[in-house]
Amino acid sequence: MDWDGDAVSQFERVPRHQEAAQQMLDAGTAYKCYATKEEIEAFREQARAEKRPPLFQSPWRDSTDMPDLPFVVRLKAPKSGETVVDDQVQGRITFQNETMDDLVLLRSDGTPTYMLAVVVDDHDMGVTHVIRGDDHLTNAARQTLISQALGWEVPVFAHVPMIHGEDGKKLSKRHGALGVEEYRDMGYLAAAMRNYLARLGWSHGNDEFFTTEQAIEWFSLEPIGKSPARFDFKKLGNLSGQHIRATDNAELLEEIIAYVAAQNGEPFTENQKSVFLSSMDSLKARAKVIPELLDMAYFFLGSRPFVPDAKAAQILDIVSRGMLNRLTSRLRDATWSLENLEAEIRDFAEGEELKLGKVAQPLRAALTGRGVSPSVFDMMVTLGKEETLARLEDVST
RNA sequence: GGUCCCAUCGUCUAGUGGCCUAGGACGUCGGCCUCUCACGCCGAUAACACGGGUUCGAGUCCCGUUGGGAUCACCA
Repeated sequence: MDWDGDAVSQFERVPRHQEAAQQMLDAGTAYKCYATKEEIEAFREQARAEKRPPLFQSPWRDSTDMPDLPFVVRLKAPKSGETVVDDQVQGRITFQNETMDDLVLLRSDGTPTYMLAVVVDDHDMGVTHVIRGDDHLTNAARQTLISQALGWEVPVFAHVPMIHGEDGKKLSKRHGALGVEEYRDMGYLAAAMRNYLARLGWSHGNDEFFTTEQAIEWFSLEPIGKSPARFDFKKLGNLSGQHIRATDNAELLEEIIAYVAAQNGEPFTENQKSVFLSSMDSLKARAKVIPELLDMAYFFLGSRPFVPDAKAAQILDIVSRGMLNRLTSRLRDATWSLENLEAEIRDFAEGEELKLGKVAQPLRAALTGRGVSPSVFDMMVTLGKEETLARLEDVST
């Protein structure tokens, strides 16, 4: 994420917030309230019992008494009329002022509340547009009131819908809400993440796949929808795969290196890096996330002996091993090029009266110890003659 | 519960009164390709929540119902 200017610490601006509160006190748009928490609680209890809205009505609102007691500073909000939030996403939203209470601006210990602090900070920083989740929609009305009490221009608001979990329930710590670093740890490309998230609730016609540059160029508030979207890992995965395929090899290798470093993995040797680069094309098509890329790279990242997994062991039966032995001796004299190896093995299969797959699968199992991998011909070229033959000999015994 | 907001395929969405027999993408299901897994390609599946209006004409406008969501602190 990029931003302009320096980060501002809200905590360090407490004196400025207090100054703003004093300004409102002087202007008569705020007042000192000496009510205790108990009194407020009692008021609310009674209001609830009488089925009135439990909005606290402070008896100190119009009082001129100034007892020597702890107090909070409250906004003297208008009791009638309405407050309009002209939201760029949600439209024109009207709140009746009688439904809003006199919110606390300064706590009894003199510290500012969030509501006051954001208004003052945004104003001082020259913030023109406030774009945030629609859980802040009602806060927009309150902040509008504070801005007006201070005599300041109200910023442009835009409240974008929230994102729900795959089951449609709201996201929470306990329920699927993950920080961006967790998606990074799962190996999704950042560009894919931006693409996917941008597409959630926002659209640019039928464009599904786009770069960050395109997103920046195309973005505007107007096409943002108003209803919450569900998070869909399947689609994220598909998009991530597309981004992996669209990223050039050198750049992708940098992403992989950064990923491995973040996971505290063993750094690659120079040789591994160069093999990675030359194999990248065949790796790319097979992965949606970086760990899958790493997994497919196992045939050159791992080292002998390659103990067969269950699937490979099943493929490498006694018959296959015998066949592999005959193939191995033939390969000793083979010219090591992609075209020639393919021709050589096809010819061998024909001589054995086997379909290519019947030769390629055991070969794959021998070379990688697995049932799934990139193309055997590609791997043989990448591995080179010596290593290939050594791996074949490993399984022949 | 009060206040506010929302509602098109399973999911993300296009759609701004006639171009909609509702389009795209993901998913799913078939098929092709094929040395495995993928990738790629072809095809299929599937939606305007419901009920009233307004209008010559409604997915598009209005009202209601239902269903979702947000918020109601001396938290941020």
